Amino acid sequence: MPDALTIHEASETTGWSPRMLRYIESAGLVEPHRSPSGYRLYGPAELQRLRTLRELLSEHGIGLQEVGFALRLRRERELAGAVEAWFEAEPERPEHVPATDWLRFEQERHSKLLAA
Amino acid sequence: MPDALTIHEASETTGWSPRMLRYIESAGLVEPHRSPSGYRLYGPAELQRLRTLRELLSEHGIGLQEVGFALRLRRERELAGAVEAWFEAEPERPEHVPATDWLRFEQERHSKLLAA
DNA sequence: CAAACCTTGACACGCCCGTGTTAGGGTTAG
DNA sequence: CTAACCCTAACACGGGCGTGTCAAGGTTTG
Repeated sequence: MPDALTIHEASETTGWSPRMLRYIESAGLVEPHRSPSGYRLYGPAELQRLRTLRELLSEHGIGLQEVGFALRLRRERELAGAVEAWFEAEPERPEHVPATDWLRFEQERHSKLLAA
Repeated sequence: MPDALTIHEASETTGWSPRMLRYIESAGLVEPHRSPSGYRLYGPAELQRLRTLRELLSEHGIGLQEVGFALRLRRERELAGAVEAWFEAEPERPEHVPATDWLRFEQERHSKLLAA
């Protein structure tokens, strides 16, 4: 037992289903290394990351997609720059209470996630 | 004609449908001011922003949702910090070619958008 | 060698996003 | 005053996300 768990074992200690572990990997968020025969092997660091990921999502009401986008933002500098530039060119409206619809949506989503 | 367009006029010069202009507003991305009776009024800055938004989306294969999330990232410092912290705790794997599935997905999406 | 794992690939399904459209009702301009 | 706008709210719908499940086949272990 060389300090690494198979996908099924990792599933049990992290709460993510094996299916989701593969999905999370395909999103580039947590990528285990592989045994010579191709089995996924999750080390302590990956396991910790998977647990933290769960908190990150539920505490802020975001999804894997959002975290995936954040990943793109830090990998693709051009993308980050373009987004930054777009926000920078903000018109007047210096201080204001942000879009009610949007926030209500996000809050509801958050509440639902917490309730589940 | 005091240097501000109604939603229908703005629609014509930006290419966004009136429906989408309202949707974009609800996402907090471009918020026109209002006439005393509640009509949306788009000034030059907002019009420019709407056109740039279109480019931002198509050039990087992202959606309004992603830009909305970027907005949250810069408005909610706690969220930005949490995401940052999660990425910071990255395990080994110093240099590597990122998740093929994910990238292929993003690229296909991008291509589709360009083709459309 | 058989049971219990693992792999990738695909189908299925509920929910949300992006969008159009319609309904019911105010506002503005000729 | 009527036509042509505008508003919000809601239904509709195709496509993608998050997730389960199954199929067909390789690996590990007792």
